[in-house]
Amino acid sequence: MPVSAPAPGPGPTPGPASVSASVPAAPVPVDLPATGALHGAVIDWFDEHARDLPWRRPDAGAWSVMVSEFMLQQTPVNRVLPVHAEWLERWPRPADLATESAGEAVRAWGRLGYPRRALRLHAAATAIAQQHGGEVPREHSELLALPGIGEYTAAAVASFAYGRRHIVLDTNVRRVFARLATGVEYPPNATTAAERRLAAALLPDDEGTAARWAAATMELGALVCAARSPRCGSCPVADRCAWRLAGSPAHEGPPRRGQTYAGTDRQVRGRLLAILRASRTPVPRALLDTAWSEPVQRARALDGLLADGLVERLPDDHYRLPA
DNA sequence: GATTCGTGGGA
DNA sequence: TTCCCAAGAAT
Repeated sequence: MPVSAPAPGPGPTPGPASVSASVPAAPVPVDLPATGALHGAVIDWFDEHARDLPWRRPDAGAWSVMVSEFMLQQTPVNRVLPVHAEWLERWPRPADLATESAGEAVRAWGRLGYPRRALRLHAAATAIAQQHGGEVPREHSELLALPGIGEYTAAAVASFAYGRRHIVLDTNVRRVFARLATGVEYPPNATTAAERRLAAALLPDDEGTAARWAAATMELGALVCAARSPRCGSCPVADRCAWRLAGSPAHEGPPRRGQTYAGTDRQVRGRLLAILRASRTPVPRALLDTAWSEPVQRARALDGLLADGLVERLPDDHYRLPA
């Protein structure tokens, strides 16, 4: 039997406030059959098939989890692994990173992409050192107040690092729920109130079980319920998947436009920053000019990096990563 | 709510 | 080769 989506109309309010401050008090599922069996099937699968990732090991602290979550924002696991290991060895605690310059964080970020995340992680570490006694906060609201931490990352750190009960809605979980419960191939482009309601309704009541459920549904989305070619033959809940029971209908609506990259400011920024990462000494403007031939776009990209705080301009028209 | 923000690997 | 997209956040 497929998992039923929340039905409109009156009903009991969803779980305690510990779910998340942003879960709307809204119509609630009247009947969610066999959620206990659902939890068990997914969590049992997770116990057997979960990847052995460094930030999941018993000796991994909250800082390791937090660093991994920053790096995993839009970057695949296999590319994060080596950089995460370097960071944890070099900066075992938030206070260690906080003593470094922001530029060192950007340099050590390497080619993970979206280097503003390095800046924000450095700023978050500084805030933790100065305002949280050097300990990664346990509360969702405190995590959310840190730079670079949004709704998802706050819930992920609280859940994975501290075993707290939160809805953890990343792209994997949203896709799993879209198929399993809603019966469509892909979730909406942006997270909706209906998705939060559904996730809250499916969240196990027990705190420890909820944390396992969050990790398990995410792993299921990453390994089995993949975006392109789902491996339904290996799925522990294929027999109750609404999308599959409906005949796996193709996604309706316009295809989400891919982000063309070649020729964009982002590519130019990437080239400029690669030059700056590679140099320990300030770089003359002439060297940066080799990054891109078109002068207007090149100047715009450099201005953007300066505005973002990823680059500093020195008096003699030299440039470097921020001190 | 729509845009912007990197990079690289797999189908 | 081209296209898709990968544990989002900030504006």
